[in-house]
Formats: sequence, C-alpha cells, structure tokens
Amino acid sequence: MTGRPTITQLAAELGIAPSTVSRAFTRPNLLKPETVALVQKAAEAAGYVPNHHARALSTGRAGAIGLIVPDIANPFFPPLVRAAQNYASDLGLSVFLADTDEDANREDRLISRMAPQVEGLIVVSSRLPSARIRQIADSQRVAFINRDVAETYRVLLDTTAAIRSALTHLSELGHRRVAYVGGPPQSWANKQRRSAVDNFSKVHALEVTHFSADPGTYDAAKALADSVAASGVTAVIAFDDVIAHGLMGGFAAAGVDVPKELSVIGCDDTLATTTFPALSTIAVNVGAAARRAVAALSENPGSTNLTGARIIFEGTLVLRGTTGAVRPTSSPLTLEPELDHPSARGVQTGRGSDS
Amino acid sequence: MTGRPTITQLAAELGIAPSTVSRAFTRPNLLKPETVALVQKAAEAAGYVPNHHARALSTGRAGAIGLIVPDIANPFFPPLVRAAQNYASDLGLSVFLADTDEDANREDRLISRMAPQVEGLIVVSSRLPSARIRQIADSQRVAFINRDVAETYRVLLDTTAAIRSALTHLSELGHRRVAYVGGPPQSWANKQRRSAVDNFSKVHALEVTHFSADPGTYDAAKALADSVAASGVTAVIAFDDVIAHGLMGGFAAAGVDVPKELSVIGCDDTLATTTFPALSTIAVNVGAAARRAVAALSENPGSTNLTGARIIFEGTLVLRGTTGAVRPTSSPLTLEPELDHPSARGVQTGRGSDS
DNA sequence: CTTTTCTCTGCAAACGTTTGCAAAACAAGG
DNA sequence: CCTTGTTTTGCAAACGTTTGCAGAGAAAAG
Repeated sequence: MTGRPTITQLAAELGIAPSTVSRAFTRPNLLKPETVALVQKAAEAAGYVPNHHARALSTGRAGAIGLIVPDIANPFFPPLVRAAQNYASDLGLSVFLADTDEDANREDRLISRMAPQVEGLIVVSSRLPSARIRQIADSQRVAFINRDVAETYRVLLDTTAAIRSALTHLSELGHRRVAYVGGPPQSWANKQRRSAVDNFSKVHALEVTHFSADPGTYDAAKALADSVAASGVTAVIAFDDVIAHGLMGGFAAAGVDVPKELSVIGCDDTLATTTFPALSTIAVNVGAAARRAVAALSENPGSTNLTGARIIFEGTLVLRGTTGAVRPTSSPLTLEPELDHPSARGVQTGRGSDS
Repeated sequence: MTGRPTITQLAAELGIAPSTVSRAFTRPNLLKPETVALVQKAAEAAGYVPNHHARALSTGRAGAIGLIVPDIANPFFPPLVRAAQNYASDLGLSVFLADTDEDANREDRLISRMAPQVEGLIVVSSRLPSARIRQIADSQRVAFINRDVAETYRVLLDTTAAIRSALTHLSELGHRRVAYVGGPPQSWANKQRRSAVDNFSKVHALEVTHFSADPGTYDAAKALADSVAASGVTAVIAFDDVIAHGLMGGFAAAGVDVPKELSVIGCDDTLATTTFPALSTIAVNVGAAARRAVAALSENPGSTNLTGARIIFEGTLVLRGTTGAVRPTSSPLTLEPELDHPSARGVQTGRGSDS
C-alpha cells in the first residue's frame, strides 16, 4: 500500500538523516563503513530501489540515452542496437529506442522530444537535411552514425577501401562489366558506396551500370533481378546484403546461376552465411561504431553539445561463395588489368569477426 | 548558457504564476483561451520543452514503459519492438529497450532495475522460472508475451491450431514420418509447439522424430540437417523460420531437394519470401500482441500490478514453396488417412497479412 | 589540557513540475 | 449597489533525490 520505500522512509526507520542514506549509495567512502553496511542491509530488506526521476531532477543527469533508427526491422540495426544497449548498460545508462519509420518529419519530432530527457542521442542513418542536422548538433548532445555532416560528431562505417578491394578482386577474376544496385537514395552509405564503385571502377577500366532498389527491400531487389541479369553485367555489387539476397532470389527464380554466371557481393554482412551460396560481402563493425557513439555521449556530461569529430571504422571484404571467375564463354580475356594496388589488401576469407 | 528554459522562467518572463504556465499545457480548458495562446507563443519562442523527470516525480507517472527481449538480433523481435514502440508513441509513452542476452539472471536484474522507473514492463519470451515470474507479477506492473504463467497478465501467440492444420496438410500430401526440430529449450513457444506436434500427429497416425537445434541459431540448425535427412522423415516442422532456413541451407549443401524430397514448415513468418524456395510457415500477429501488451500497461495507471489475464492470438498456416507431396518413390500410399477435421481451416496462401 | 585537523553526519535548499485550496476577477441576478 | 455564482489565476506544498555548508565528535598535535 505504501508503495516503494523512499530514502526518507529508510532514514526515518534507521533514525538517521536522508542525506546519509543517499550518500551510502552514491559516495560510500564519505561514510563510516558500518553506517554504509547498516543502510545497505535495511535497503535490501525493505526492497528499496532509487528513483531515477528524482535523481535526474536533482543531478541534471538523466541516466539514459536515446537511440533513433530508421527501421528496426532492417537487419542492419538490431546488432547495432544490441551493442549500444550493452555498452550503455555497462556505463549505468538505460536506452530509449525509437523508430522513425524512414520518415524525416517523424525523425525530427522524435529528436526534439527525446533530446531534453536524455544525456544524449544517437541518430543512425539520419534522413534529415544537412542544414537541419547541423542545427540540431549545435544545441543538442547528439552523435550521428552513418551520416557525414561537417562539424557534427559522427561515426562512419566506411566501405570505400573494401569496395576498392572488391573491384580489384572482380577485375582479377576477369569481370569487365559490373552493376551497382543502390538502396535508400537519401542514405549517406548509399551515396558513399555508389561513388566508391564509380571511382575505383575507373582505375580497373570496369564499365559500371547503375540500378536502384529504392525502398531497399528484399522484394524490390528481387523485382529488379531480371533487368540486372539482362543488362549484360557479369558481377553486381549491392548496397547491402538484403538487396544482394533479393537479387539472388530473383536470379535463382530466373535460372541464372550464382556465381557461375553472375557474381554478387553484398554489404554490411547482416546475413552471415545464411544465404545459399554463402554471400560474399563487406563486413562492417557496427558494434564498435555503436560503442564509440555511446562513449562519446557519456564523455562530457557538462557541455550542451558534442564537439565535432569524424570517427571512421573501415569495412573489410569477406569472400564467400557468390564470387567467381567470369564465365569462360564470355569474350576471352586478352589484356591483363594493370594492378596498382595489392589485390588482397584488407581482404579476409570466411566469417568476419567482430571485436 | 542558461540551458533549457523552465516553466518558472517562462512564468517570470510573462509575469504570471508557474502554475498557470503548467496548466496551459496540461489542462488548457481551465484557462482563458487568450492566456493559453500567450503561453504557447512564449513557449514556442523560448524553445521550452517540459522536463519529463520533474513531471514524473510530481505525478508519479513515468511516461515510459520498458521492453525486455532475450535477443534483439533474432528476427522475431524487431517487428514486435517496432509495433510496441509505435503504439506506445501514440499513447505518449517512450520505450526503454533492454536485451537479456538469453540470460535469466540478467533478465531478473533488468526487471528489478527498470520496473520502478517505468509505468510498466513488457517481458517477451521470459527465461525465468515460473515461481519467480509469479512473484514479479505480484508486485510489478508487467505484461508477459509468450510465457504462460497462471494469474499473470500474458499475451500468447498460439500456434497450436495452425500446427494441427500443418499436420493435416502434410498428412493429405501423403507424409507419414515427420520431424520436429526444436529451438531454445526453456522457451514456452518451443514446448507449446512440440506438444502440439505430438498431440496432433497422433490423430493422423504420423510418426514423429524429435530434434533440437539448441541455441536456436541458423548454424545450429544447418549442422543438424544431415541427421534430420538421414532419419527417414519426409517432412519437418521447425520451431521457427531461422531454424527452418538453417535446415534448408544444410539440405541444399547435402543435395537434398526441398520440397521434392523433404517438405519443411517454419514458424513465425519472420523470413517472408526471402528463402528459396519460399518458406511455408505459420504466420503470427506479433504486432497485435505487442499492442495488446502496451495497452494493458497503460490501462490501470493506479494499481501496483496487472490483474491476471490470458490473451491469445492464433497463428495461421501459410503455404508457400517448401511443402509438397511425398516423393512417389517412397512406399506407396495405401490407406487413406481419416480426416476428422476440415483440412483447410485457418489456412491461407501467400503472404500473411498483419493487421 | 588546549588547539588544530579530520572524519562523519545532519540541515536545508534546490531540481522542475503538478495540484488542492483559496483568492481574485468577473458576470449575472436581484 | 449588493449578493451569489462562475471562471480564471495564484500560493504553496509536495514528489524523492543530491549536495554545499556547517556542526559534532574524535583523533592528532602541541
């Protein structure tokens, strides 16, 4: 009936001051060890648990952070959420999760609503315009993941180098025409990957065709498979694993063999070895990115915003079963590609490890 | 420098009482419309946002609920999280997310720590012993999903009827020997599904062999595929889609054709049509379950716990490409099975719809 | 035995809201 | 103009902590 016991009740029960009880939890070294023990015993017995709201009000520290993602159902995000939550928990922070449903307005509203209630916000793959992001970053403690706006605190999963490796590898396998199948157009990662493909395809004299599986879903990619297959490319690099998987589904349905007729490389390594054949992809360390962002939020509790920084984690190419030599029936290979980069740099075989 | 403005500052600025400002937001109908407008304008200009902690302390209502899942990376949970978060948001509630990592102790700690800070807790697929669950439910506002303990508030995704349909269907296709490949042993759903298979296989005179892909991962299931194939069954019902998918991966690697040589049926419909062939499965309405749980928490804000209830949402069988007639080379079908139930009850073809 | 220095504990104010109660303002009825 | 009733606003206490400051002892130093 009396509900949960409070510090004041505990204090009354023990005949001591509330401040003493408080200190028994927050600064035990200020107290006589026996007093601490006494309080702890009583607290245990009474089932006392501190009220976070009161604490937050008094200290100004919320004990929580917010995490905003575009679509929790996309397999890229759960591992990120998990890592963030685990690490936050280690730091004594709880995490609020919110899903923007890929909607920029919703995202904006969520940021405004949550920011004042937490010690900081992590916004992943923001769909907001750069100007707005800069504005937000100016007055709120927010760390962005996979969104590169100058003077904000951002941690980026950079796949540029890995894409270069991928193209080098494809080139060595004799591929000359490759496709890039993009995902959500507003996505920073999509733009970054697309231009990486464009840039490095030039150095290997590869011809690249662009496609876009717009909403970035399995079904959208699957529907695109026929056009891709018909375009005459012999290899495709997809924005992410689910698009790669969708394409494979489409190819299988159309009877085109992967990797014999078409090589495919995904990105993000969200599917591990669950495709058949196992998907060659670019593994990224989402866990590290999440932890870095959480750490940033917990670091300068005082300041009203985060100082600009650009933290990069590089992805690595992992070769599995969906990449192979170009089909011998194609035009025979006459000129050897000029390799100005070690082909196996940053390449890893088998399952990517997450540190 | 002054940080975010407070109600008191706003009041001072306008020359009115803090209580008036407060009421402008919480009970505007008590105030003269012009006053409300005045306050709103000033608030807007000053960028005022209410402090949830102060409000929570004053009202005793936290404005947040907690959601505890065993493993957010398991594809069963993200849609549930998403639905819960969306609905909570509609009700003006934020949601804390926590991941127990399949660890009962961690789960217990999380419940204790979170419960006092929120208006209620949703615990999904709890791994805690029943006695402890009853104890928790006694004094905390918690709704369980997929865990059936008497006198607690629980919402269950019941697949019993759908499994009966599945077995009927398999029986009609001529199957006589089926396997059940289980998931996490402590899981209520696993026990429920296993016994459903046992019970209804009897009515169709099916012989069932049991397997367990213990941690419930793709890899564990894949490793099990050979034994399953060697056991002589012609159809398998898996605890969930990821296990079904793992088995399919193993079968593909071993060269056994699905569905020609072996039919497989998954559960939960987490993979939609992303497998090849598209997986026949049992669709469950996780969204409805999540919303029901959120609603329950928001319903009796006063009471210290939830009154016992057992809410059931039934799954439906959805037939796609992994089920087929038993191979003609097997022992020829001699006796017609006795069908005491309409075979197509609750059966649906194609993609499951989520209301 | 004083004085000084520590160690330990208590007092009371603050954090930003909400809300019961009462005062003030206004309108209506006589 | 005085009641009475209604609407609108203000006062002040409360929610459960934390923390600066100061007081009370105890230990150390003289």
